[in-house]
Amino acid sequence: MARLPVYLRALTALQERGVATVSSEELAAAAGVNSAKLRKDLSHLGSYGTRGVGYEVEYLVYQISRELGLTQDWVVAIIGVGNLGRALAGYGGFASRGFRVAGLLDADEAIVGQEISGMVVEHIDRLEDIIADHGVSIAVIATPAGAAQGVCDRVVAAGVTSVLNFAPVVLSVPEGVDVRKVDLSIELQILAFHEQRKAGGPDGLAPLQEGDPPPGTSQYVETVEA
Amino acid sequence: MARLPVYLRALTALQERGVATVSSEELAAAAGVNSAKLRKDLSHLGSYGTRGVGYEVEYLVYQISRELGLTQDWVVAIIGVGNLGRALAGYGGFASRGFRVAGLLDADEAIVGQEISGMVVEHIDRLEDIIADHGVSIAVIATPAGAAQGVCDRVVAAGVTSVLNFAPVVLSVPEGVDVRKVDLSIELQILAFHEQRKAGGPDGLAPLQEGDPPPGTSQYVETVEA
DNA sequence: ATGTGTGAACTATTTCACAGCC
DNA sequence: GGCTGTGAAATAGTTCACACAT
Repeated sequence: MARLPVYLRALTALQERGVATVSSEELAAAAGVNSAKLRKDLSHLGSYGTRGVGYEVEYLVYQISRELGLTQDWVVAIIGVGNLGRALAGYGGFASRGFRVAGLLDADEAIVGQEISGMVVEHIDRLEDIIADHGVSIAVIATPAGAAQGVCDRVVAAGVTSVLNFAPVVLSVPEGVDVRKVDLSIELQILAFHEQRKAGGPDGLAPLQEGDPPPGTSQYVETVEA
Repeated sequence: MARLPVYLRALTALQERGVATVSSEELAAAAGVNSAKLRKDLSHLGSYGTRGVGYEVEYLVYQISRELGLTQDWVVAIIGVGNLGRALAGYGGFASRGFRVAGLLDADEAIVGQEISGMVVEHIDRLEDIIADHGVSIAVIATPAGAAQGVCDRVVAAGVTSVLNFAPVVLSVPEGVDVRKVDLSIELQILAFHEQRKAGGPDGLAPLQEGDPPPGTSQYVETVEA
């Protein structure tokens, strides 16, 4: 149910505009999905609509929040305080949805001790302490690619079972641990792919030529900073 | 084909380690997918493997890059230079994959003129000029939610047909324009959902109670800063 | 022997279309 | 009359399993 957060966002926007009731058609349009899909999704949570009328916005917001577990607070730690870690630390959308940042951690001595968004950056050595003391249940990894697996192993060993990974690597974790991955450059690559298709007409690429040359060296060298 | 960038990443990592050849099994493991799926995906690009041997890393890197359109340069503009815009401007993974940042733009006079990652922030008024002058084909929107649709309309009017949106809104665009959306808080919400399921046993939530109270006011108020 | 490429089986997801309730 | 909830149909995506090339 990866679409529930999108519905929730659309609903809170309606709520702010003082709308009391929506039809599946309207809400689906706001969320950018098909209305039948929306109804099926919502029907999985229970029968919260009224036939002939629609859904009561307030009530649906509450039910989806409950389903998503947003009626309780989740404690997160952000590991890696580069540009991205800073952006995450200052991101208002976390606090407002019940996500509390318990700590910012980094290995770089020059960054440790700095104050970012009202929090003092801690040394990565304190990782296990912070997880235990604050009851961290979600770790956000925003380190360089090379450090990510090591950090991941440590947070998992310390009992964290949900990881949001911004480093451009596939993390391996034991059974029972959830990892979600956000990769900024992958999103751009997907856009480039579609853009190319448009430019090249309906068929896109030229078909593979027999003598298509394998390049001597690749220009696609990895630079890894999440 | 949203998985091609992941394969490409795994392949370049192998390439750096000097590996000349991979089997579908090995590459699938590195990319975190099933090997049959990987073979099927690759077979869509053409027959680039050798039976009994595997895939030549160098050659496959080239073919996937070509398919994704990474053998040409793409010009991007980043609109909104808050924390996230800064992180994106400094993100090394763009330049290394053929994405060239042509401009950083913001509406805030206090930010305009600042130098970020070697670029001077331009005023949003210059948006159309910059798009035309540099041939921008991808716009990255990292503005607050309220400004996103307006910015989107302007870039589309200026001829951009691919948008990467970090603002927490569903953008509406004309036919033929691609939008991809990255929403940091949605990823966390999905993790929270799974985390809750683990904690609550296989059945997760308590079943809906008859007298389940609709809340008087919602605590889920939108704060919008992408 | 080994490992790709792929038809066929299976599973999941999306959409249709309409009965049933307001 | 209008709109939800949902079986059934259609579509998409995944995995199996093996023929066939090297």
